[in-house]
Amino acid sequence: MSGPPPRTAIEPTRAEDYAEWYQQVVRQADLADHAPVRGCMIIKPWGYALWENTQRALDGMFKATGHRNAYFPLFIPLSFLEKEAEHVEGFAKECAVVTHHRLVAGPEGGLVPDPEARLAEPLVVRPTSETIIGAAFAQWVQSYRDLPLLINQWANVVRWEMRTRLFLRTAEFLWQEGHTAHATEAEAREETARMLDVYRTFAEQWMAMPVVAGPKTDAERFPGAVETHAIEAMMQDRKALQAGTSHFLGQNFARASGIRFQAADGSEQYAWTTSWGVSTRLLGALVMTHGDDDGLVLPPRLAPAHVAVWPVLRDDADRARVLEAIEVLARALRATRWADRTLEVEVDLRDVRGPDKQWEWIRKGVPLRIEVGPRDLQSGTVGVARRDRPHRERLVWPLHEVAARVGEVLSDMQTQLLQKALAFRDAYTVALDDAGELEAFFTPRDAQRPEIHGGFALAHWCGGSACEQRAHAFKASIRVVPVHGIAAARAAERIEERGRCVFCGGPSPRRVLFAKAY
RNA sequence: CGGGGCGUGGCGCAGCCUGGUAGCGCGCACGGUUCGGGACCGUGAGGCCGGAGGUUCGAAUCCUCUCGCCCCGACCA
Repeated sequence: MSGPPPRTAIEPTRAEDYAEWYQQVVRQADLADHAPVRGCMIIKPWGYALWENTQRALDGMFKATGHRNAYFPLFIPLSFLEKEAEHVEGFAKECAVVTHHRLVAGPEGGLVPDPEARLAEPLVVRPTSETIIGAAFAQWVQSYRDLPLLINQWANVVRWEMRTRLFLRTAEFLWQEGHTAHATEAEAREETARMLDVYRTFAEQWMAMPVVAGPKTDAERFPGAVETHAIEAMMQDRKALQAGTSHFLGQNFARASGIRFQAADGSEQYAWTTSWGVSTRLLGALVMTHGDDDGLVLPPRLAPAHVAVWPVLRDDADRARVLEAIEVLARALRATRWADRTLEVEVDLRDVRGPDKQWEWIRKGVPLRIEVGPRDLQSGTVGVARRDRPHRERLVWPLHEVAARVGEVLSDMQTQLLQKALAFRDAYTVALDDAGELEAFFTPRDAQRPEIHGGFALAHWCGGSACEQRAHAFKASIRVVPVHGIAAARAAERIEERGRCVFCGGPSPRRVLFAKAY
């Protein structure tokens, strides 16, 4: 056992340079490109198909929980944003603002905004829509009989971020934002929890991505919210990624927007509202949860195509027979249902060498690869390659049984990916009992070129913001006060035990989750 | 927004210090040999050297400004 390490399709590898590996996977899997505009991206068909599948799954879950889609304007009057004090403060620093409605020839050529066409009130390109949807809700809601109001919109938003990364943090991104109004606090809190649970289910069942779900600390709250809940996932560099949020907004936005209703007893009351969202950031999470040194690895339920098939053609004599066999195979696969959908098949007939096709589909993460050549027709069998197995490994199946067998394998892959990600997270989740241990856990050996280190640390915290801040010294923060999803970790049983704050020694009712975060 | 790095054919890079109008590998096109495999040989296409000013007889190379990307930090629903 010696010699050079096997060549990988992605260079550098995760261990060599995780950040660069991520960039390379996004590009080589053909998910997205940088756009000519700073911080913006072009989502390419393979990446956009992932988003469409995400939308389809989530949209179904939103509908199933009683929500309806609507669409609100991209532009928000500046005065709307000013209505909720904390909200303004949270978003003012990163707003794109529209001030003119016409261009004219400039003094030195080109076009400039026409000074005569300045808007009376500047419009903000929505960073989120609480305020403008709140204004609509105020009109829609009169009586308790109008509640609950359960609305979702699929939209783009703009946040002028200082530092951007494809999918993870872009200036413009795609998302869904749910906005609901309720007659009682309890109902709104229930909604907040319900939608967080929808996100958790989606992450686990569709993305095969284990998440920890629970409330954020005050410091990490959405501007204007009473309480923010989130799902957090561990990426392969062991950092936490916030993958979805659900906010209990109390009556803050109802007061700001005047969402009032007459209750059954005749009294006038402010509604209780919530908002919740996930974005194209999920695709970044997908890359960093399952990707390997050969590129993307897609969970079958979200994959734009479940199977890639291509012919091995040696001479013209075989050609017609092989292509015919592929045609038959593809037809059978496309008639097969799996996970509530018919299978998507990419038949790759491009005039490209077999190995090149193979590696392209590996990089793109397609779950199953099948090559069909003359020899297969002779034997009546084909080799089926799983993306989650070494690239030379093959399942050998009778050709006519492929369609009948793929479902089982796809289901197995879906399960295995979740199990593998869960095992990874558990392996790097620890319970720690003093500040020194915590700091050591989050400190790389090589400060110059930090290796992959750290993970999730469950530690006691008194609840004070000063102590919370102490973790910032070694770049960790409290991600979530765990409620759900960490049950499998060896350290899990220690979450609910009482203890002493690792920083000040004050009493702590339970452990919280510390991690470095995206 | 502060510190650092980088922008040269589709991708990865060399050339820049010591100015003289562009080179390598991969990819691409064509021909041939191979052929269940990340092949090989030959021929060829493709670059206003991120952009704008400036210095100079002459700028990818020097100076100024600007745009973008990456890393670290601050910030981040």
